[in-house]
Amino acid sequence: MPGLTAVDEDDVSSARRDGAHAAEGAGRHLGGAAVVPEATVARLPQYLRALTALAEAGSRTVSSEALAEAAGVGSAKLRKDLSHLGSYGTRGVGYDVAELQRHIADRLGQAGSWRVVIVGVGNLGHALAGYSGFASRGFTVVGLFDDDPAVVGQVVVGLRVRPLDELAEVVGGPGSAIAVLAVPAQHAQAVCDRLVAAGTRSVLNFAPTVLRVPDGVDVRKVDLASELQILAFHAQRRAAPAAAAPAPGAAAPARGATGASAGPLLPHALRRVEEVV
Amino acid sequence: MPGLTAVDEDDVSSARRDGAHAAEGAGRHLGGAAVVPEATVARLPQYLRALTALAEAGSRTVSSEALAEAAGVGSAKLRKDLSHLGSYGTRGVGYDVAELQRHIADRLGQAGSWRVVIVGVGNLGHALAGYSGFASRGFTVVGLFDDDPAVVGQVVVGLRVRPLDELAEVVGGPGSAIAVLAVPAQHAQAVCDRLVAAGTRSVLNFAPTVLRVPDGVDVRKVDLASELQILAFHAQRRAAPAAAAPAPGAAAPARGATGASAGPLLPHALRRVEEVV
DNA sequence: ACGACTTTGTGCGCGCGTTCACAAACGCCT
DNA sequence: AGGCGTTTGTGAACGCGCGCACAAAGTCGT
Repeated sequence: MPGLTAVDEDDVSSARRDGAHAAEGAGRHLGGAAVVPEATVARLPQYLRALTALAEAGSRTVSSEALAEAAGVGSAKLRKDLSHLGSYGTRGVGYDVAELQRHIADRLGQAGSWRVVIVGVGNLGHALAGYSGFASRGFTVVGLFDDDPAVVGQVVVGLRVRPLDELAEVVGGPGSAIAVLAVPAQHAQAVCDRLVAAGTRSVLNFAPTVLRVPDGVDVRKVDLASELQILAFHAQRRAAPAAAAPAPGAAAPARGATGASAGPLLPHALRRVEEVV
Repeated sequence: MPGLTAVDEDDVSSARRDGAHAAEGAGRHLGGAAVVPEATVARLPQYLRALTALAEAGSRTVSSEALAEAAGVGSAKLRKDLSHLGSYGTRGVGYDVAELQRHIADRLGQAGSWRVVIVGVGNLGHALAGYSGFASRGFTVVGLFDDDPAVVGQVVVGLRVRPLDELAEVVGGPGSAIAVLAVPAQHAQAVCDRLVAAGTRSVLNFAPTVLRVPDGVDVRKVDLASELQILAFHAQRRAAPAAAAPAPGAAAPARGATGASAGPLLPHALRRVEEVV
């Protein structure tokens, strides 16, 4: 496995990888498809992406070997994953690209475009609002929210930034939207509470904090700094095979003869500390 | 476990959850601390954050129970994790906050500030460059790179955006920097190859693509759209307990009587498709 | 100084996920 | 039509990580 990429690790996890999903009901097997392991669910998006690429390339069918190669996993793992969704392959031939693509997309709820609200519009939230990858995967940003008077009312990607009081108008109702949390860590829990109170059942949290939510609410965490720290751990491990705690690898000297960037690094004054996430 | 947050997922990945770390040498146990499980490594940043918060709150010592509560994990898991780093606790008392904080920080290489380069400065890359969470965790952005003539030369957070040709000047050398990949998916592999050629050993990839790297290079992936898709999977599962594939929950109608945002949703024209990541 | 209480560190069992290996199923060629 | 090669689907073994429960170890009170 060395030398290859993988899902979060997360692992994910890692991460995965360490999902906290409610593990709902037991394991009925009605219809044919039943409980899908969390680890498998985490890989479905990758399979779907690989299938989309194959479809655009003109492939009609794929073998598990080829699809696994494209998705960066082992073929056995892929077959077992797909077997949890049902038997959509033909022995001796492989999988029908379009059919499998449709089935996975259905499972991921990509059929009906999901509504997404972004809470916290500053730096990261702003970037996420303009992220084209969301729209191309069936997600529609229908609301931007923030309580900072400096950004409320501002139009970002065609949407007016609204105060958090108006959350219920968009989030509430039957088809509750998925919420993306991109607020400072200190306010993350409070804002999350308001989201849940407004009816949100799915939250993607970018704030480096542990969120407490009632049962039935699904939270996934994306921690940018942690990812870097995990990389740093392995990098340090590579650099220091023997000694206890020497120089990690980039102490103070040798910052490269760049020239232009030799000036002030990271002028913090531009943004208040911990402003966004 | 329902109703609680978790890593990554890690996930979890990761996630993972599902790290692709080279698993290097076997498991020597020199000095006292040996091989640290990947799942444990993924949690160290969370522990460190909790410890920092406790230190600022004035706590001198913490019990595993209290620290676990703050980090959102079980106390037994936390104790076992810490035991992999060595015995830094006192029975009957708990852990010395400052001491444990220092030890974990050392393990994560936070002692010497790590150099980070961001490749791909548009939308997301721009936001990451200004992300204050990096600096506060010991990471210093020392270079911004892009090959788009429209952004090269531009000054973003005090750093001039430079062409990819100058990568080796910053990345190369002994203390190789960590690279953050925020380029369009089509170019991710090519840019990654150039990074590796320049000496990069650690890459944080935001592009939704499988990266092939030689052994010894560590890659972690952050896939924003996938996270949303995983949430969508569970949300759909909640909404459709019986039927095969009905309406996921937000088909076409009822988009909420927002008013201001009823206009054009996500004006793609603002940015070319798949522009950033 | 000694006993009782508190908390760490860990040995053990369990369940999930991954991998191997193979039988069943399908197309194709003769 | 029938055999042959190919590929899926899955049973079983393996390994990792998690949680329980307890002994070791230290502190505090008397």
